[in-house]
Amino acid sequence: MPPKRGQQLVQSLERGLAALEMALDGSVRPSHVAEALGIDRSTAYRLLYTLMAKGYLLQDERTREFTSNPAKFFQLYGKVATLLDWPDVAGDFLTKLRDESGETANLGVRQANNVIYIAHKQGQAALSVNFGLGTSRPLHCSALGKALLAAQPDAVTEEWVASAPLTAYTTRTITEPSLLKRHLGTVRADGYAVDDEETFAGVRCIAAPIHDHRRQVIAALGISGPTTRITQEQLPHFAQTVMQVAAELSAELGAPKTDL
Amino acid sequence: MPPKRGQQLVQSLERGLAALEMALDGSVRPSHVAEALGIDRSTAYRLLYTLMAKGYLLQDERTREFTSNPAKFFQLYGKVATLLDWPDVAGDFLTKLRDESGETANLGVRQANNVIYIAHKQGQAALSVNFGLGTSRPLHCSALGKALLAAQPDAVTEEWVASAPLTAYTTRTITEPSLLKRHLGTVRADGYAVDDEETFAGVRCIAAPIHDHRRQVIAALGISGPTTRITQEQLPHFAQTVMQVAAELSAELGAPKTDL
DNA sequence: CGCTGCATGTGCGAATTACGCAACACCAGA
DNA sequence: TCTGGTGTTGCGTAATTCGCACATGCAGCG
Repeated sequence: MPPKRGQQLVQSLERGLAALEMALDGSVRPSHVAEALGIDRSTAYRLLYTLMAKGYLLQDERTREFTSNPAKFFQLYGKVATLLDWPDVAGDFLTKLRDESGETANLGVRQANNVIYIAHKQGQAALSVNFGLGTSRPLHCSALGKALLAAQPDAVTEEWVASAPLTAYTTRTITEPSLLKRHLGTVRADGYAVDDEETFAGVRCIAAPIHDHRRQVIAALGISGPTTRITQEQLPHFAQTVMQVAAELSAELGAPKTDL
Repeated sequence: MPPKRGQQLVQSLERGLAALEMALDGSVRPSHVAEALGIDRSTAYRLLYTLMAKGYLLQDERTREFTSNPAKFFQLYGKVATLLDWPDVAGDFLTKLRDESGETANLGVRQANNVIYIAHKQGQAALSVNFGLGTSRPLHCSALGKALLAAQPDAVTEEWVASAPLTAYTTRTITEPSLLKRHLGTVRADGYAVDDEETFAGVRCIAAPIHDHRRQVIAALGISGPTTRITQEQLPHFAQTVMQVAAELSAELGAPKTDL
């Protein structure tokens, strides 16, 4: 193994980013950040002040609290979104999937140990699932996440399963590494993943991977709905629909055809 | 150079954020960042590496280039957006404004010397204006920007007008501080702002401020269209529509009623 | 094929930079 | 008024970061 790569993290930048992310979860004050990061109040203040000077945070004149500056983040996101405008590219496919299934259609990508919902079309039924855009769910208990996990090489999956925190969210969440590994094997064989009330009781999700022109899995597409409509009997039928639309989206992105 | 004591800014964090923003405009390499920021390549590399370790950037395995990680920024934006979901809150009003005017409706907030477009509904005519979401325009030559500027106290406006760079984009852009100051006075008196081909030739925009429950101006709402449809004669009529919908949106946000 | 030019990535010593301490101003509540 | 807490700033120190130098890899070319 070549010499260790990555012992060269810049501490101030690390701490600054940590402070920034704290501020995104709500307003923060220097004393809070200092305690959370184990640093001095003055250091925390200077980090927050720098973030404010650069436009990432705002400071309330009266309470002195630092809060995130939504406009800045919209600007940042606007820049990266133009590079690959998922909502635009996938919008028609999400709509089609929603209309054919009658349920909320989601598109997500992986970010560390989570899947991030980057586009969706909400179902029109009175009772339909609504994940907020930009929110995240753990990989191991969401259909999108499992579809993404199953696409990896075996060795990577094995290592991840062994080291990831498999938190339980419902009684059905798979928390046993060996079980999850076998489960992901069947996901790969089937071509689709199911979240059977593993994140929220009463909600089933089905997802399939999206490939790009190099056959890399770059996202996952799926539907979410109440167990009363996505029943065990109809699950294979829904899965066919999901895989069909996923294949069409992959094709739109230039993926080579694969046999189902 | 002797150590600067006057600055409260954390240099490493400043540089790191600068490197991050460079990466948002396209893929960057250490040598590129080093040259732009006037620092050593190794320093630039460590900043980029730290940003990658924290999930903000990705590095291409082959080309070694650093690029932004869209998923991360979607996640960050998702967190701040939930605080006040503009597209959701304003969506209906934008649609109404678009339908009543027939032109593209925009919603923007201030970010430093720019206005950021955070929501819009594009007009359905064959020729209609399309500002990308998340893009920015200077305050002094956009209708949204002038509506935001005019809402400030006189002293703040005066200082800003004197110090801001009033870049000309067309021959009609107001670049003279004293003229702009007087112009903003009429904007405040009228209750709406007009961009009369000051940013793009052939495009007129009309905007009005949005107030929150504390009567603070937090955003601006407006329309943009070709001068062939938004004519000088019809301008007051369009302005009435814009102000009407802006007042409705303000009311939705809990603003106290004001007489037009 | 070796040479050259240019890039990324890393070890290391010097010293700039950021850190923590301490102090001050301010506020809220007792 | 006093007390405990917070935000904010000055300052000396030492830890952190920086830039230099070098190893390594790659692409073009004579």
